[in-house]
Amino acid sequence: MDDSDEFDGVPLSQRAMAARPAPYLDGLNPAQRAAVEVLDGPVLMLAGAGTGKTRALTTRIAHLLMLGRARPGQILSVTFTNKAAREMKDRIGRLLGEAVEGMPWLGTFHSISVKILRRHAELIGNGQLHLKPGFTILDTDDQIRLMKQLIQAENLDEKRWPARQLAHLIDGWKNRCLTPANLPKGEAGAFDGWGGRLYAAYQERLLTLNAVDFGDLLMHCVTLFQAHPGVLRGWQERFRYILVDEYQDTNIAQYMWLRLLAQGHRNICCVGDDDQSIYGWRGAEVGNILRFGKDFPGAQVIRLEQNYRSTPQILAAASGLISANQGRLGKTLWTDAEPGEKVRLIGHWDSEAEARWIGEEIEAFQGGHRAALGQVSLDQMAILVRASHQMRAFEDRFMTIGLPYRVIGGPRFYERAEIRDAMAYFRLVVSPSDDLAFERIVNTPKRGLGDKALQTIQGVARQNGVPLLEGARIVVQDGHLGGKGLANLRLFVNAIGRWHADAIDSTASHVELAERILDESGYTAMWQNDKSPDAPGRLDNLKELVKALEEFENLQGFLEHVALVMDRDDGETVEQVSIMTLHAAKGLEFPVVFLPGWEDGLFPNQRAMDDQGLKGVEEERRLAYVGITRAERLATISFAGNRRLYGQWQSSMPSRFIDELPSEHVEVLTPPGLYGGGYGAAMAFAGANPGDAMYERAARADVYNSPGWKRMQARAAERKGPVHRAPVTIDAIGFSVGDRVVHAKFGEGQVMGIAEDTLTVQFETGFKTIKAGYVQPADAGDVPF
DNA sequence: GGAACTGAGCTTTTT
DNA sequence: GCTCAGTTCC
Repeated sequence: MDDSDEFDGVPLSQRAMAARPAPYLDGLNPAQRAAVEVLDGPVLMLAGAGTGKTRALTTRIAHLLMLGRARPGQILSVTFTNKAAREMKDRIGRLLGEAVEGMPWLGTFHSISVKILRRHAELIGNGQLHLKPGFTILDTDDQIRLMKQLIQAENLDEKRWPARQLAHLIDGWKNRCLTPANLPKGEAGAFDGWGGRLYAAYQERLLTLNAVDFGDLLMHCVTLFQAHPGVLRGWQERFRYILVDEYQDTNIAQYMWLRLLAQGHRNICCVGDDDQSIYGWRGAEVGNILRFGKDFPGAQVIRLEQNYRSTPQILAAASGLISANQGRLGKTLWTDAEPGEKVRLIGHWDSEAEARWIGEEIEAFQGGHRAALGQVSLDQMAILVRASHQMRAFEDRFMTIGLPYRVIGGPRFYERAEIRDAMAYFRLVVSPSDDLAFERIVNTPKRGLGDKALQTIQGVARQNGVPLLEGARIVVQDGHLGGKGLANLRLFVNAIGRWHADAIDSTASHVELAERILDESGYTAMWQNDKSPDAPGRLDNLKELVKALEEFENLQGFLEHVALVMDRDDGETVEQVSIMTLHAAKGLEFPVVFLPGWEDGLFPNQRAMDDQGLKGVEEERRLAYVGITRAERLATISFAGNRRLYGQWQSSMPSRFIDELPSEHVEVLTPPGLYGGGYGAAMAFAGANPGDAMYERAARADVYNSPGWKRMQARAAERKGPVHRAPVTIDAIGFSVGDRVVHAKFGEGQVMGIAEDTLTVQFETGFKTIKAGYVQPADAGDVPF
């Protein structure tokens, strides 16, 4: 590298800074250091869980800046979530101090796309119509409502063509960058040939509304770049270095977006972990990361494998599990930490017993009754579930024992009806042509303007070729509407006009304006008069919304923020156990982690397997891997023999993933209530002790052979017919999971898994994979319980 | 306009 | 079995 060239035009001060030793590099391990220092050309940073990925990424940015390779505005740094973007900004700030101004192009794919699109809005269109820079961003709800209108307009049966499904289909197309024009014939034929037509109609409607949906943000950028090479070149030259976080989660549109921008200098560094790809169901392509070397020839692959989070036992359990997946890039996580405790495994009678036990464990940890770990605060413990319906059992239980907990995820702040209503008011005030906002609030609160009135307004608006608000104004003038509705509509139209004028007047406070809009429109009063128990909460949310406005200069800026960025921030200060889905847990870590519900059908999820087959199981397995690797010191996996699903009690088999855990890193626990009947009684009867092979086997799966289980089945049969076992694989070879079998050499065992003609059988001596021909069914009477 | 009823659907979820 | 949306009925 020729220094004089490289530093040409760089201020002396910066050159001096680059020349001094770089303290921020201290303490990086060799792989991390390579990830920071290999700056030119394509780099794939394969960063396993807990290997200091964010540190490497942020240090890399700091390094680029300190060397003077790029100014902050020349680095494009993309994340998936706003949270990740914020975290990176904070950390870069901490590395470099106040001296470096913020990074304008560090953000989510979507927020960066908006910025780009606003500058070229006029270039997005279909010849007659094009976007204007002030376009609005629709969320899923708007999207579905719009779709519904289009379906109605075509006189289609809404039951046969559900708007949701169509919106979903279109999302899928946009994820793959398929515009109505380049949609393959076969795909356009979806929904009896209406798919493609409705898609085209939908896109046109969006243009007339000057609106885009989330999928458009990416897709429009890509089509913009493809159709206007000059524009693309401008952005390519601006972004001298590109960094991408969570690359395994990118979809095709995002991949194309990145490729276009990286063409030329090819200074692109993608960070990801193929083993943590868990968003396939929403369009992410693991293939993107697997293919990186082919897409970017000459790419350097740097593996971050030293784990700073978990104990060796936890890592070994997780690695053993994930090794069952095919087509991995392959990583070997290691750590120099103390061995720590084995991953714990325990079976329970049902989901309630599971919740009860975990509640007791949490209290024991909190009280410091587990010497090995000392006292563990509630904040340091988390319960990670596969599906949100599992949360209920925990909430119920924790409520009764008074254990503070918090549920992470759930409905987002800005998805709540009251927030969306308030936002619709603001939207209409800021842009009077926002028809979707108009429709949402013209009769909220009730103004006697029902379907009939709306149809009249729509008719008038269409005849005159004006937005709905303007149409309403004409209706008011001409008195097209009867009685009370007309008077109310006049008040509504006038009020919007008044607020609009105030919004334009930059001297007035937008916070006060917002308050006035909500009060004068009668919206606040609507909830004050509402007697339902959640009304006070909604009023609180509205207050919070207005408060959030203070941080913005005007309503416009706020609207933009909420559409893309707004997170819920529950400023809870009390220590609480966290309950969340495995998906929500990605990127987080906790000293103590509980992983309940490891049952076939729930986890791996039946539908994932039905829809995606082996691919589905592999993604579920990655989810399991993500779950285990969240734990720093102790992970506890559990399953229940019975679980209420859709109101029915269902029995289930332990997850196939349990048998894929390397047993030398797993400790099987005594279930509670040893003599309390059911499962515990079975143990006592069998004379099993913790540590026995027999005990282990029982704890894993033998719930079904226990007297308690049989009693329950009999009782259930009296009540409402047979208890159905969860679907288990019954193969042509005549065995099903759970069957007891005999082998000439290994003796008696139990079938734990079936793959074609190969059985995974657990014998006294351990697990064996055996062709079905080598075992005989064991006599049912021989069951040792 | 609002209570009462009916029926479908029910995995994960960010932007 | 529970929730949500849509419909019916007063």
